[in-house]
Amino acid sequence: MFDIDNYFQDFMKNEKIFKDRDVLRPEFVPSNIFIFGKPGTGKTAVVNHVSERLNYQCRNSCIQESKWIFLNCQQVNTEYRILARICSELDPNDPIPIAGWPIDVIFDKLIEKLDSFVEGNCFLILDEIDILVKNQKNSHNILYNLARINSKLKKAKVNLIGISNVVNFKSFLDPRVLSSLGEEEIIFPAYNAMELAAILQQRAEIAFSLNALEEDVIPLCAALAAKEHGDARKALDLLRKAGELAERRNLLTVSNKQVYFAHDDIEKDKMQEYCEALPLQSKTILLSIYHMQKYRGDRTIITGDVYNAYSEIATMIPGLNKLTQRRVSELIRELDLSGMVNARVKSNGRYGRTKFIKLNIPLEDTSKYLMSENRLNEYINYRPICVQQQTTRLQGKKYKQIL
DNA sequence: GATCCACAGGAAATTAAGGGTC
DNA sequence: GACCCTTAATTTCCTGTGGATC
Repeated sequence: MFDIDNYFQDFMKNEKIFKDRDVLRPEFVPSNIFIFGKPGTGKTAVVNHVSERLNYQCRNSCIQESKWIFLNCQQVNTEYRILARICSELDPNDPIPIAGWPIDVIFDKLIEKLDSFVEGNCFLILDEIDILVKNQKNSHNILYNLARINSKLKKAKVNLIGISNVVNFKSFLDPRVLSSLGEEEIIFPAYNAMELAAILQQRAEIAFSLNALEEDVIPLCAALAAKEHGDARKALDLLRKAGELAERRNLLTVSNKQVYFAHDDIEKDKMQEYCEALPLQSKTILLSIYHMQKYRGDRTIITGDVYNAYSEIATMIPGLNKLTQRRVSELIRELDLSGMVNARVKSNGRYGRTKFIKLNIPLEDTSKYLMSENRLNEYINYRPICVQQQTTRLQGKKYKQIL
């Protein structure tokens, strides 16, 4: 098995092929790395572990420790915030305000702080870097500038480590960024059932009492997780949830039955959690789809129908501005991506091209989730006027009902 | 084959909010 | 206080789509 501590020690002892490999690079930069892999395959955990062990070995060998800065691009997701956060991590006594400064001023400040506070290498870990690239038009600027920042530094050296859940993430990158950033790449494959079982076994020995798990519980959790996603975090969640269910029912052992119950519960919990966290506008759109499906049964629901119902309800809710159809269409797409609704674009000939929408979760569950929003409570049983019409469109011309 | 419908969805513009400098 | 910065949400404008109908 690979031992990271031995690797570092051997590396320090052995005769080296390179005297100074940096000389062969433009601007003498250390390698930047991309790490790819599906969620829960241990990418972030490995980087954390390597950072700890590397600094431990540096301390033992009396070598200057490296500075490691971890940023999750889901939370720190703009050019300004990334630069500001790095500056604040380097010098907590002189934080950059959360807004107000021009980008170039913060970038100059960052260079100054890197040279003042970092003696050797500084590793910048951009976790979920794909989110930054997808959401920010000018994300290429910051990646390009960070990748080439070494040319402006006098003392410090910056190494970028990008971590992404999207394997084809590089295809979204500007070629200039790619050539500066994508020097080395490591791919983490999804765990298979045997690997997941080994991880679960290791954790279960610590988490559960002796003989608390029936023999086939861990293989079943591992098999379900491997079949669906290969995500170790989710496999551990499944095992924990199964244990909690057994505990709640005062059982002495966890059996397969609890694993299957836990599996169903996790799916429901996920939907409920997502629904409760939605902004009021999205909840109102979901409520409109709920009404259309409840009162129209199997008849097709299209964007125009949902917008009519939404418009009716939105004007009744105090403090809620009515959005445009363009925005509502976008929010329907987000609900589709979340799995709460199914919205497929289809052409209906001379009746136009639109989204055909239906709820992906049972009506009673949708109603339960929406009831948690006080401002929508009184509209759960409301019947929008537009659902009583036999025409698809109410505004402008009328057309026959799409079947 | 041309026309038509009801949007889809990309891109740019606008607005509001939070903060800075001078 | 005027003016500058950024971000996020939303609107406006526009072109594209694709299959039924003419």
